[in-house]
Amino acid sequence: MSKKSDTKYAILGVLTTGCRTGYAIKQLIDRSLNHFWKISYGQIYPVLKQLVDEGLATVTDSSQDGKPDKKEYFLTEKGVLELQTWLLAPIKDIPTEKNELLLKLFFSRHQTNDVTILHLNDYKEKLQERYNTYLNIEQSILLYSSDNEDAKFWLFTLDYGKRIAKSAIEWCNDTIDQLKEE
Amino acid sequence: MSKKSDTKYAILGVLTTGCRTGYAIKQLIDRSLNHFWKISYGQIYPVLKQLVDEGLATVTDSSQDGKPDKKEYFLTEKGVLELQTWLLAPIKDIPTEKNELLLKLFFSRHQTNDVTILHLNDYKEKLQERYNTYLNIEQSILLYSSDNEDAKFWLFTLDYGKRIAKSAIEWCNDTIDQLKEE
DNA sequence: AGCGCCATGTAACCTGTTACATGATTTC
DNA sequence: GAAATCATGTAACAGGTTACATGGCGCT
Repeated sequence: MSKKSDTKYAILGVLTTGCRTGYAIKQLIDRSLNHFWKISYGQIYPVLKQLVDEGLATVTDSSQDGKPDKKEYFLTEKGVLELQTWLLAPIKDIPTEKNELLLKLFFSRHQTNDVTILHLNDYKEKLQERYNTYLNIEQSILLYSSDNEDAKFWLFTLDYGKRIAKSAIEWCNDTIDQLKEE
Repeated sequence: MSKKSDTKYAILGVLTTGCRTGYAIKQLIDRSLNHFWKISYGQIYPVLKQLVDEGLATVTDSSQDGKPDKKEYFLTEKGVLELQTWLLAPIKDIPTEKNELLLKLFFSRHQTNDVTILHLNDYKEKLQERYNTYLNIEQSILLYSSDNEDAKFWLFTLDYGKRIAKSAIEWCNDTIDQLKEE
């Protein structure tokens, strides 16, 4: 089993949601998968080309309708099959995120508690922002896409994000309290 | 502000804990920082060389005491200062982990619920394993290092790991329940 | 004799980011 | 006419992993 990246499958999946152009793919991922997946144009365009080469997608080059150049991609049957094969495959290891805050905290005896508390507050604020973003995405899915077959699963991933963020915020509060007690 | 990696500071920090060799650094990171930091020899040895070049550490090449070649690294004053400067600097953005399970879940309308539930169970088991690992590390810190000045901060990072894992396990259970209701 | 652990190191490779180049259309 | 948005693409770079090469010590 090769250790290939899942970026290809992320794009394959997004192509089933109605996104057709590289630009639209980037937008959807930034807006809806942002809490567990990131991507750059430097990856998207080469992968799209590769998908066509492998017969997983077709492309229509439409520079006709007065608008700027635009390439629209469509999954082939083989492409859908490839996506389903990947969905069936067992997940590899759970990811280990590199966390700068925890790294600093680990070595914080070399720093005053004041500074450590500042970092924790900073982190907490960022988590709260993220939490609010999740709430906003959740609302827009419930308002505009509740009829969408995908919606249920999108809400599951959002729920994950919300819960993790909430726990992390609580941990920040408790850790700050413990540092202040001294 | 450059977007340099924090790997250098991870190593700088570990050198304050009594680890002296590249091998020992790898071991400590694998055993104690594993839930938020990973590293390979391919990074460690070049960085150690770089630290000496920058005057942040000194090295003693001890092939004398019957044992195999061994290089021991010691932080210089400049090295400690560099670590403290980094500890003082505000944290950059919170990390976004790439999560294969969530990616699959996001596109799971193309798959049967049975398979999705299998993946969620698989993930849950991995999280439980990880949780138990945290408990073991916690016990060994409490038993052998509770007098260590670092211990307090190490336990904070473990607490973070435990809480996140616990929330994620609960989310798995709830999501599985919702999928089974149908 | 073989295995596991201690110990160092590098080269090839993969993945992904950033910066840059280009240009049309829409909105203010 | 300026700015934002839509749209495609690449080259250079940074970061990190993997596989490989090397070798001694201690135990069974």
